[in-house]
Amino acid sequence: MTGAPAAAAARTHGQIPGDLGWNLGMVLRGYQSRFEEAVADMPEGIRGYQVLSAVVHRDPPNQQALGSHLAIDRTVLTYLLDKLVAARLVERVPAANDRRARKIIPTTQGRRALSTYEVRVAAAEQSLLSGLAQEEVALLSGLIQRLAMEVHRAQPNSNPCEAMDHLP
Amino acid sequence: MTGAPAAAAARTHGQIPGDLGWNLGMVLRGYQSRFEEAVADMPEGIRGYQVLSAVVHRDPPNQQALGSHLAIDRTVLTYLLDKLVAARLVERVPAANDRRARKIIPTTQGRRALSTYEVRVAAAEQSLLSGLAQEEVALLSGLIQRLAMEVHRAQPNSNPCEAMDHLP
DNA sequence: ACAATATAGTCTGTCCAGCAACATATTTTT
DNA sequence: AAAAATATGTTGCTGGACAGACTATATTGT
Repeated sequence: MTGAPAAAAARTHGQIPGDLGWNLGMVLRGYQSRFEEAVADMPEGIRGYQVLSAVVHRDPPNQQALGSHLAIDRTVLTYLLDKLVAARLVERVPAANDRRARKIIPTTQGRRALSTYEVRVAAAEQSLLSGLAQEEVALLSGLIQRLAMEVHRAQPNSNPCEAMDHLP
Repeated sequence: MTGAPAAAAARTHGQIPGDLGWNLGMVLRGYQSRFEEAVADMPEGIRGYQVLSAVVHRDPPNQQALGSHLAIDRTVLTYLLDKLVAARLVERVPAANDRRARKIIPTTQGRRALSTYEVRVAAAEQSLLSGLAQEEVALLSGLIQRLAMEVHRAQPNSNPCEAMDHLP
């Protein structure tokens, strides 16, 4: 009788409150471990790949937009980019219309490396989702993306949405 | 023409490889921020809640099982439990059949506190999922849970599955 | 009984993300 | 022109996570 009077009321559909977080964390952990070994050769691993990918696919106008898109701290992004520049994957060039800012652009080598890694990353993602049927994967991806978009839009800080609403 | 020859092949259904990770991270971040403010009063915040919840709902036989279920390091779990014990939410008692081990049991106060927080956490979860329709929530929860179970089962280390396959 | 093993806890050191404060150069505002 | 704001980079600090070594205790195998 010490049991769960309010706890039972808190359960939505047989789930324990907090299980969603546990599940999310577990999935993310599984994802990250596969991701990590897929991009193990890459400078700075996952972060390095994400930065390079964002630079190529989103073409952010400056470091700030890049950092807030990936939720990476300014100071972290600095040495992250240092490594990528040292590896000749990206370059820092003065921004066209604002000479305070620097635009990060991929080198040819960087584009090539990204293409290679993308194959591996896609394989890693499929490996994670291999237990799901084709239509379930599409469903899950869609729902997660919708949620992610809402969260992203509701973020009080770090929200340069205007810079990333152009899909190729 | 510098574009994406292999990259296009890597895309499964119009997605950029790595986007799943970005989406997952974004969702988890939104979840955590809501979760955090829901259990702000709790000692050690999210971790504290998770430990207490696991203690009550999963009844792990020892600290190791508890720690590996939550993927919390031994050394971290030690001072985490210290705080919860100090707050009179749980107790360390010698395990019944193995007196090396200590079983973590909730106090009456701990059960009461958990019930209170569970209501808030459930509200936080619903807040995150408020943009989705009822059946979409159920669908998403189910898929994520299936994925989480697979990941959990495939974990090389920290896998005392035998200790947590008893659902009340 | 003895040795080997397992659990829990502590301590130490290391690593990295995150934050704040400051410096520099440049833009925008007044 | 002067002042405020912005973008980046640098430095130093802090907190948390994690790994390794070590102790104490208890269990299991021989």
